[in-house]
Amino acid sequence: MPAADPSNAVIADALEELGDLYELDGAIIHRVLAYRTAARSVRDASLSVAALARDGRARELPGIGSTLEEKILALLDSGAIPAAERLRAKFPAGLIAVTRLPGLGAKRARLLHSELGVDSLEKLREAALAQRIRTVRGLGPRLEERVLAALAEGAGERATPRVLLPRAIEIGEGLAAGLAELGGPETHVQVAGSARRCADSVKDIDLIAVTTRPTALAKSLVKLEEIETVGSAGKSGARARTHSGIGVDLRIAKPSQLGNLLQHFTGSGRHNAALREAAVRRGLHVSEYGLLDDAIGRTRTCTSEAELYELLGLAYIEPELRENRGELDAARLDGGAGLPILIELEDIRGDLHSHTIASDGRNTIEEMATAARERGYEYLAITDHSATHGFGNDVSPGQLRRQIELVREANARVQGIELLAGSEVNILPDGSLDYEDELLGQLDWVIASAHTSFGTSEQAMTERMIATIEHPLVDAIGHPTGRLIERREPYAIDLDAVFAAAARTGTMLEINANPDRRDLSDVHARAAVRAGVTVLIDSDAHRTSTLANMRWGVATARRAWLTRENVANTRSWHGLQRLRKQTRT
DNA sequence: GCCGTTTTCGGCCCGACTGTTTTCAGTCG
Repeated sequence: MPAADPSNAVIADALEELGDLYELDGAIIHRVLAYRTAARSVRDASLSVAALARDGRARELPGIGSTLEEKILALLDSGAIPAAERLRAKFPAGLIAVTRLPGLGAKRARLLHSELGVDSLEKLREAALAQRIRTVRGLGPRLEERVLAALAEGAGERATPRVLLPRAIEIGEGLAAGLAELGGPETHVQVAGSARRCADSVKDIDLIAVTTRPTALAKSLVKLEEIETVGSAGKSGARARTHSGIGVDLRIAKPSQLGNLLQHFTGSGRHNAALREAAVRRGLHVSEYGLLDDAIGRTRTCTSEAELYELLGLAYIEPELRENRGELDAARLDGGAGLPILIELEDIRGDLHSHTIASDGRNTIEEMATAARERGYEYLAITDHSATHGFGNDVSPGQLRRQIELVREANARVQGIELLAGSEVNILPDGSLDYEDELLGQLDWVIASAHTSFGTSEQAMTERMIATIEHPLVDAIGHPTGRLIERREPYAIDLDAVFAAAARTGTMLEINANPDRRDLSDVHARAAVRAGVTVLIDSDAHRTSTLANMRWGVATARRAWLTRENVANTRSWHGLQRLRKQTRT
């Protein structure tokens, strides 16, 4: 049996490793960056890059040219890229780990390798302890200290911790409010960075402040109880760390430069780099302090981001879109395709995935209904787990029949919201469901999800999912890739084929708004809609309070460039009917 | 190594910080 094609993640890892190796080898940085750009492009691709490459279409991906196409094909054919094999012989694997330590990069790692024979973190530690690092020209005792401190903290052994978006926003907004209070009435503080872009997870918190007394504000950061340590604090800001180990970067702007600073510290880095490259072609140079115009030899500052984008000939770009995924081209005022009007939380009119005490939820039907009504929803689907869920939370066919009655009764009792009797039905390993069609047919709404057997092959998982999609009574697929952010990769599945099947059959695909999931992801949801799929956003609430998770799903949809029209549950329940699978009757 | 509203060749973003050094390379965001 031929080996399965490598996943996009595997190909991306290989390109990244090759970039690292070339960097160690002293290649010019642009060549190294080309590998990293390509790796990201591969990782983000929603369809199989291996299949694409075999079709001779790899160069359709941004950042992939003829050389990289060749290397990907070599990887597919022989399982390895010859250049990587050659360089691996030259630079031991442990050396790449050395470049990951703070204060060390490719140049210094290479120096340590050639001068001291360092080829691993352990050898590096020995060299630092024996004070041999300082014998290398250009390096000194401070670096030895830094290396030992970083190793003592476990750097290199585990990835730096990232917090999920809700926690990042909670911390960031807490710090911002605390600082605003300390700074007094003329002080405004807001969260920037990846938290403002609503990324899946966040490495550190960026805060942008405007105040009349900058140095005092920076120094006051230490007074906040969340803060453990503050580095040097001055009039431009301060760096700090919370007790939970999250870095905090406070930057203080003059009001006249707020737009420049906010734009710079909202990023992403890739968006900013591409923005500046495009600006240079117009004779403009963007920095966090202003916009240097070659034509007038003067730096212009902007009070708002909108003003900055306009000076660059661009429409305002929402933070969620600033990932260098085509937004700069689309935003061009002279002939860009235009940016979408992004969906907002207020556009959501109902929630089609929620749980009650019938399975693993914490609240009753009525409690969930009341809470949903308070959120302004017109409808709520009660979709408890199905007959094989296990964990003592499964709902037998008999119990589901009873649950349907209970939903109908609650619907009659609770005014101002329509309750729908539904189920989150388990997708069994063969793609069939764990209720009879006769019973499914009595439900108002059926969402099907995989909760078990994730370890099958890509082909098996794809066939399983498509079988479910083709089931006439399945309205939607829940959390379609099974990923858990920072904890579990998506299961192996050909999403391109899944999207095609969903579009063909009119089966909706969910953006599950649970902040641990956000599944489909931004990139996948965008590809799904491009493939003609109708997307819906569900909270998957297990208690009344988590109905509010809808917010994170909308954030993912916005990052996916989705408009209100792209999302089914921005319609009334009646209006949504014509988007449903037509085979259902 | 990629790419094209000056270009198919010659560029390819900007600034701060650090530590080591006498003017700057390397790293970082």
